[in-house]
Amino acid sequence: MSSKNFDLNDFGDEQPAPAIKPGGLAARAMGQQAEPPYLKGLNPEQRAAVENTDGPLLVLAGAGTGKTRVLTTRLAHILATGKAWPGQLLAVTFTNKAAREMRDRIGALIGGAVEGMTWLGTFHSIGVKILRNHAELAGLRSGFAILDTDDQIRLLKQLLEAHDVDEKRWPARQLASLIDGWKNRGLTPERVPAGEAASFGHGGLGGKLYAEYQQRLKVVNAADFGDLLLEVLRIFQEHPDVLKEYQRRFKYMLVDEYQDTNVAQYLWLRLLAQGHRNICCVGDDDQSIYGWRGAEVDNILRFEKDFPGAKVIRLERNYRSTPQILGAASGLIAKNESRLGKTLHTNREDGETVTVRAHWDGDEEARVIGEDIENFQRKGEKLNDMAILVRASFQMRAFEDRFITLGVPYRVIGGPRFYERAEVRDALAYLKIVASPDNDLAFERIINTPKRGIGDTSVKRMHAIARAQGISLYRAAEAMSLTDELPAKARTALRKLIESFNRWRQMAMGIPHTELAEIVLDESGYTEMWQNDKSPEAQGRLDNLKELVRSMGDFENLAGFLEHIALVMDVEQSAEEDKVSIMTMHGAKGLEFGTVFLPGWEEGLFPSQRSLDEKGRAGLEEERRLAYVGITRAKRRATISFAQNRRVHNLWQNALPSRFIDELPEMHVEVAPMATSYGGFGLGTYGKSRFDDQTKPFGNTYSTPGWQRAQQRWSDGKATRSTPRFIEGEMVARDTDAVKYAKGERVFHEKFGYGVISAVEGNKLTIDFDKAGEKRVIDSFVTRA
DNA sequence: TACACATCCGTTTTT
DNA sequence: CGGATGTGTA
Repeated sequence: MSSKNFDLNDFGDEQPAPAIKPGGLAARAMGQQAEPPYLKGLNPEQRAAVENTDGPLLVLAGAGTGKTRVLTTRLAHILATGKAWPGQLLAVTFTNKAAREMRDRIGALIGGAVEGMTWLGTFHSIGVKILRNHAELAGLRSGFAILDTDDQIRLLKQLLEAHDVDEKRWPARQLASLIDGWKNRGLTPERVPAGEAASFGHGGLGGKLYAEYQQRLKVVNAADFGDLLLEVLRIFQEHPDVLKEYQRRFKYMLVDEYQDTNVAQYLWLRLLAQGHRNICCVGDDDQSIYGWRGAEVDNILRFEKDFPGAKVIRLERNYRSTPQILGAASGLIAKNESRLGKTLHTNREDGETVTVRAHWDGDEEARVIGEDIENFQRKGEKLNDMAILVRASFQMRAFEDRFITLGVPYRVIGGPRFYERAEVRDALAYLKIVASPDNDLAFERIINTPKRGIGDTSVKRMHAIARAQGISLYRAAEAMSLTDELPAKARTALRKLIESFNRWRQMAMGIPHTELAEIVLDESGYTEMWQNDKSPEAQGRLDNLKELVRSMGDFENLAGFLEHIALVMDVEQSAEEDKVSIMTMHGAKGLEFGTVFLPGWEEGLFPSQRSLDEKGRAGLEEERRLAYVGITRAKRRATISFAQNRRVHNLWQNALPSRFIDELPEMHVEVAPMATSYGGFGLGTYGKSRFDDQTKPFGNTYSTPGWQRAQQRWSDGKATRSTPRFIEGEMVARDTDAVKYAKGERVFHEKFGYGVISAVEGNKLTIDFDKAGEKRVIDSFVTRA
């Protein structure tokens, strides 16, 4: 334990802590009257959740009820009253982002003492920490590698190949999710029910492959994400002495997003909580939206049975949304049967009703939302405070396209993640081998990247040697680079590679790790490979490599950096510029925006057909919770919309409005007329129509001749896109002093790649892209090629 | 080995 | 349609 803990123990006597009045703390600890300042402003329920520190406690925190505040204040309170030192608190979150936020906020409350909170983190980061301390009990050595999903799949592919399993019929991905599922449920290979073990490949290999996979992991000294929980759980179960040690250590436990815990996590917590029994779980059964990846809502529904004598506190005062938004969301979620039941209320009285809007098709939906956004922006609202929340990521494109045309800055949250990009993973593989040569998966990844003439056959031979002699692939390669088992070309290349690694490893001692990274990327020919690549992404990849090296600078050494990225696959996005957010409803959990758009509420899309097919009523309820999460993200304004026609896989489909729309309580909802129908438009929510000069020759019923004609044409698949003419005068003037482009110039666009300008109108360019075809974009989105 | 062509498939996602 | 992945050919 660090000396920080002792500092904290002292505080209250003489050393003032930054945010908390030491006198108050001391007084509190001694049971006197003075009120610690951090309790100010909490409502009675919140306060109870903070002050009920001992014994099991479940806090049911509805959306927008100040959950994070309660969580952080509670931890601060435990520390401030001297009940525990920072190192004796276990605080678990699901995401790194949540962990970071909690750490920051506690830091703001109690100052430097957070430094001592070594056990605040995600389930996985805490799992690694424990597993590194007891690796040998799990058949690993302490420097074990952590595999990400990609590595996992590659390992499984090798196994499948060895068993002659047809990867077409039985994809490695599917096996991976099967195994993940078992791990989520806390099942080691021996414990997988026989019926399920027989569920994969010819002759029911599932269980067998799982067992072999686990063995392989030990051989290559690696753990996958599931193991970070499962192996720790196994250690706890099989080594009571170790379990006791942690039970003693963790005097107070706090779990965020309890509704998202899976069985393994639940068992893990329950074992630990048998020590001091001071476990506080915070969650909201109505926001459980991760059932499809193993979360068990049951954990939260069963809490009082699992922890006899548990207190339950409900936080039902909402500080986020208007009564209308809250009413709409509550009315909807009330249709769910399996829930603990909460009634959110607010003291606010102002607010617009939730708008429901019908659109002719998806393009119109995107167009109208784009216009709304421009209008709000003109009124002075920040784009950062607006979001479009979709059910599935393919829906994002329509909005991106539209915003590119309009020149509305946007950010997509949940795209391909930084550390998952191929070039970043390649670069990391090089560095990992410098740090630990025996990382077979990393070595295999780059042995022929860039191409150096070491083909599959050579690699297979190395594998054979490695296996036969029980050594790592790298060692086998090292040996073979000196014999004549390989063709001359491959052997020379291999020798050169091995020599390079030896050289780099020598250097690693003497130079900063960022410099080492640059040298490795340079000398390995990896950077050059991308420099010679002429695809539109190449430049971006080179930029990513630069960014990677830069981000390494934030860490003291290579090992620290590698450990960090193994667990944190994402890199934080800057929120500096003012941009509209486009993300999935899943990705939006825990966030809030002034204005929220919820497009695509159509049967089959939302609720998603697949959810319904696979999970039936439970699936529907989870979708409904997702809808609830979506609506409750909004502070002041929520607009739900659906399109009557949608192009799915390039086929036009006639869509029905989502059943969730019917379930919204009428009193909180206003149905806006179709923007394109005759009459009545413009009276919806915000002022005058912007579409006077373009209407469609049919109303919003399903039976007009126009509708039927249009439908007929669309089903024939030769419909013209219903994109309206752009209304010049309404364009927001932007980038007036931007660089001017001329017809015929070759330009680069970060989304569409390279293209040639075919027309210029003011700041709007029409560009014929090599890959993406013809698009209209604003010139500021483009650079000269 | 590299590129062209074919084929398949189309939720949600964290660690 | 479009991307990801795989097969086939030069």
